[in-house]
Amino acid sequence: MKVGYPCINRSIGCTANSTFKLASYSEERLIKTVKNNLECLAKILRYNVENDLLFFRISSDLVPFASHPVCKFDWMNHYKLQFKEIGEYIKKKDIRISMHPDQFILINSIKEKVVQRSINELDYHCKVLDAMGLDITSKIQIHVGGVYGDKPKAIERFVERYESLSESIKKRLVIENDDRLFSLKDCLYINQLTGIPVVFDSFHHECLNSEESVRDAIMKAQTAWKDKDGSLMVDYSSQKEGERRGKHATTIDLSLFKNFIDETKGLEFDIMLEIKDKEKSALKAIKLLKEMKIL
DNA sequence: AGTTGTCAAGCTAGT
DNA sequence: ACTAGCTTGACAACT
Repeated sequence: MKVGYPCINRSIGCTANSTFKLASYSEERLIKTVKNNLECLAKILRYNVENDLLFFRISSDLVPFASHPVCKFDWMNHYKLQFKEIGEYIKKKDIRISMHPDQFILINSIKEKVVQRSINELDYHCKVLDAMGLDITSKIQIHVGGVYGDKPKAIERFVERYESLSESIKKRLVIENDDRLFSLKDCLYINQLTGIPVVFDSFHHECLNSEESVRDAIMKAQTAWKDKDGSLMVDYSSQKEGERRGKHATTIDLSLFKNFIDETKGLEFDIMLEIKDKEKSALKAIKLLKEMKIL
């Protein structure tokens, strides 16, 4: 089991997701920003390795506006060496990597323009992982998309569009159960039709499910991952007390986390803690897992 | 220096 | 018809 957190580290004083407004786009600005982001990403990964955090989500903002028409700059080539060095470190330390394009990325949209933009954005994510020379256990996770009042049709459109994607995207793309529209069961159905792996999001599953237990859900999600895809990826979070249903916790509740670990004992997966205070909670989780002799 | 409004992009549900 | 919320943060313009 590898443990990690997404995108941002608050302990080391720099970020690998710094961006700027489209209105202030310039090649110079882009070059400067990407340089900073790559340097900081290397620092974060070193911090993570020192702290036994071997799962990390790279921010989609690593190269701001990379898939936007305004960007004509060949960032991949310009920073070839830096990408390669980071990739070599990731491979040497056996770090698991994911990326998660945001909510605007829908391959099942009813608008052709949205689909095309989404594909361009997925292509950008692939290029980042390819430039690092990472294998296809490094995944790009998205949600299934919109329902548009007809779920079977929406799924049909997802499957159709998925089949028409380039091989390099298909090799890395995975779907994640969400908290309102497409449950784990829906995602596993899509897996049966396409073979696409399914990230299990435990918190979304709490919000929307077909009454599977966590253990049962994880075992089912595992069947969607083949050897070449690596271990099942799990996103873990819990409800923020006293807040709207679906709101992520500020810091990890270790007794809930312990329950989760007890319930899934013996099952192999990598776990990402989607909790507001990021590496702080991840460190607490690592400490607990060591005490429990799981790590 | 500190504060506040705003940011490329889509969709759903609640008002 | 409009907007908050989503992974939110943090950039940029204003006091």
